[in-house]
Amino acid sequence: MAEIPTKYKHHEVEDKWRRKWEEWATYRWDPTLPREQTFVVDTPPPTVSGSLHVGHVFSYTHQDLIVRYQRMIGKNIAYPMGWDDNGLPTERRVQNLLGIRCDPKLPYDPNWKPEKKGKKDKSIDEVSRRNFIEACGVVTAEDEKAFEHLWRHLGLSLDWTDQYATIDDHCRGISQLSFLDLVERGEVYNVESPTMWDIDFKTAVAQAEVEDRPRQGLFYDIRFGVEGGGELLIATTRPELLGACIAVVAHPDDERYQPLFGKFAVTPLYGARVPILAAEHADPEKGTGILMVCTFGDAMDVEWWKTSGLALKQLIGRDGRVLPANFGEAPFESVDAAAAQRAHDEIAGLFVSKAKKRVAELLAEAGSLPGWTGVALVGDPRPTDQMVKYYEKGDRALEFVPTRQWFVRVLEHKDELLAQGDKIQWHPAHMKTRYSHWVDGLNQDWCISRQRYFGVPFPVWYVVGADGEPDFAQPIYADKSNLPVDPLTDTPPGYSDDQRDAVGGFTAEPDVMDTWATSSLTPQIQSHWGTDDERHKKLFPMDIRPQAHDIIRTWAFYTIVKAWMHSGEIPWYHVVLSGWILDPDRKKMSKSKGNVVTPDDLLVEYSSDAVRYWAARARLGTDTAFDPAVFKIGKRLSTKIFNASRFVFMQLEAAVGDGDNPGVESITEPLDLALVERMRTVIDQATRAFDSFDYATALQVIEDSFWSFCDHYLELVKLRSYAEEDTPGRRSALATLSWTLGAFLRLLAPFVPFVTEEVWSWRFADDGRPSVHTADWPVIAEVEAVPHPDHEETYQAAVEVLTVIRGTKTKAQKSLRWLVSNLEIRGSERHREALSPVLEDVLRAGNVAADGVTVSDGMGLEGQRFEVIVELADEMPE
RNA sequence: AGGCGCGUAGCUCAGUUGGUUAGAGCGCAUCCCUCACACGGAUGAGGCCCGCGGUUCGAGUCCGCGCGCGCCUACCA
Repeated sequence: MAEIPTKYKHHEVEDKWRRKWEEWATYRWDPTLPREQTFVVDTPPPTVSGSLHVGHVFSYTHQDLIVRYQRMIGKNIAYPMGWDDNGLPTERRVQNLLGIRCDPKLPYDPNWKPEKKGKKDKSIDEVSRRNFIEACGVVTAEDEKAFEHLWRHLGLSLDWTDQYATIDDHCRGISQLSFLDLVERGEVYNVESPTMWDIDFKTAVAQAEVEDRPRQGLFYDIRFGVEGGGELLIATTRPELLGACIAVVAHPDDERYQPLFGKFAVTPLYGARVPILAAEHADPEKGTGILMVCTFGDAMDVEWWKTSGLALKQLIGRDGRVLPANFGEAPFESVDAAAAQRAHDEIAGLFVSKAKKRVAELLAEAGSLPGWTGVALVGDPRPTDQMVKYYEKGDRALEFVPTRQWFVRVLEHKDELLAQGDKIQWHPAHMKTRYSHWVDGLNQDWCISRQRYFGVPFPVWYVVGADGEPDFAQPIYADKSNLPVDPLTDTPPGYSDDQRDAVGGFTAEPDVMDTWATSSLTPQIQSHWGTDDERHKKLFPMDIRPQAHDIIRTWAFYTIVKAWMHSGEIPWYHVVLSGWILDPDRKKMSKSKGNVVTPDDLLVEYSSDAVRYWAARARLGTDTAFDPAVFKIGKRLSTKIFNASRFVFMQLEAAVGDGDNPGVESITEPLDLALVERMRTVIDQATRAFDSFDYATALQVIEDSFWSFCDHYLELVKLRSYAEEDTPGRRSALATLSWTLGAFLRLLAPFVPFVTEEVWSWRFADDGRPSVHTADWPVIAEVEAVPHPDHEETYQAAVEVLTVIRGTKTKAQKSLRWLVSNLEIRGSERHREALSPVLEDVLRAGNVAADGVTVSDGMGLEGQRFEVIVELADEMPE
């Protein structure tokens, strides 16, 4: 047996066990075992963006608690680590960190090496796509190390031999395989269509990545002419799109405008003839009840335009600037082309915000309406609160820009996708509603193409037509057996590389996939879908998907989509959702708010066990305020475990030395039987809680009973176990201490893996199974041989009397060891019977004079079992 | 504007299918260095369970209506 230190030093202990676990391969998945014995976790691959905060620690601990329990009930755990290192966050981070931008037209420079610039160096270097991707690789490798260090520090029981990165060959291959499979199934298509577009990132974005932000906008009231006489007043927040106006619409039932339907309006400044039409989406209550439709001011415009058959007048470019246009030529016809051109030239090349102001100025000038002498702008612009769509990572509002994009068909599968959601168990259950709402509310297919550089390329080329342009109707797909490919450097099947970009040859699809197109495949990535059937069958569908609730509409949704499309299955049986960490003002902790607490200092100050304890107290789906007080409680628990264990081990060592711990068959004393009985309940409750992923309830039950064990049982049993001769009473005490502590260590192991492992190693570990984390989760059958106590309330009766004795001493300001000269206990027959078998233990613990005790018939006080009268000795003998 | 969740001690949170006098920890107060532990321990004071109605013998718990908070959808005329 090892030397037991007198103080618990968490740094040393944690370091030791981190190394041991690695050496022992404690957390390794065994690929030879069948699916039924396996518990598979779809570990969230964190976005490798260099920022770590306590939110990460929080949710990853939740997974680990569940995993550690499953491991102890005998499951073979598949708990890999993935890294989400492709996509925009990485690109952006690399750009900022290294001061580079990607220009795909540049040739690769083999001598270029990524280097961090000084903080004051704001210069930007243009590099080729391949150089850029290499730079991303270097930066993410560093970030991944930081994450790995944190995870290991925290004691996550990940299998570090099983890792993937979403940009690695394996993941690119699976992503491309998925794409090709969807092509074969007809679930993917590419089309040129107005798409939500971020003007800074210069890429299309999907519905799920869009958020509405409140903005203070201005309503401009603008006069439009009506052909044949009269005029209209249009209220708009986007006067800069006046040149893109294709129609004016009002509600079909709106009597004010019914006479105008079928006529034409004439726009100010631009002099465009546009039809006045009825449209259901026009709200008579809003603005003037009549509005202009532009290409494109908002999603409604897009939808309406698609069914209108009217020409497209695109005036916003991919960079967010107003495009030039030739007025007088289709589709920019004008009753006064020269005036229109003059007006438009004023704003062409400006960003939207500037163009808006300039157009407003022009509208305020006399003669802004062709053929009119009046001014088009009526009154001052009126402030209005509007909600504007932004890319969630973007800083400027999205525009609708017609571009060619790849889409996955989801709109036509809503019913099936809802049904898939019903087959999955959500924890907490009400989170399923969020999924259902999201699916219900879908209004666009999933746009999976991004006009970026760092991502998984589409395995696609196009035939180059006689006009030298790609023929998008003739895509050439990569061979499935030959993935991954990069169409920019690889040659499509049946072609040679000298045909690249040549007439009659091929050209590469330059886009990369949405990062979710890859991370939606984390189960398949892990199971090696399509490349290793045997492994796939052992890992898919998975048991749990742990994640935060804010990405139900993205990660959970897309993963369900892919699993359903590829194999008609659900990707996992359970989704377990962690809440958020809130700062003390109850705001979500996030990098952008600057209220982030970094976890490293907490781990050092309070210990990994203490931080895990804090996370474990939060129930699934519940947001939790960041509260350092909870770390302290966790630390106190660890210390208590250490000290209580020291006590037990000192007793055991004194009695049996290095010999075997006494077995449960020696447990005979009534107090000990009562404790074992309580442990049966604890085991039962904790097990049931863990079986439904409710680690927080399990912790509460275990922790409460552990403190009771320390505060009451240990005090009651102490003197019996101190006895120097080998009596049945002492043997029973030692056997109970040994078994109960062993059970507690196992029950607590998922929560506080370091201190429990340390203590376990002193006396419980055996050579075959050295770790508490691979020991068996406690079961009631272990104490089958231990009889039930005669009275249900024995333990509580003992605690009650002892509490009164302690209270009396405390109120008298005496030490707890002070002698009780007289003790009178009055209670009912039932209660006296419950107490009597353990009275001796109580008297010893309370230091009651043997000849001063009377127990008599009576009634308890105020809901108590007993009336206890305590008389303290005048002086403490000796 | 709809939907979901929440509102319990100064703070952080438990409160199973409605059932005696509503719990824990932190914090606070007072005391105790007793051979596991002062990185302790004992004891104690703190509650109109958001409000108003209703169902019931009985409501923190169920129903309705409010109020407040968070989130998810929707909303650029």
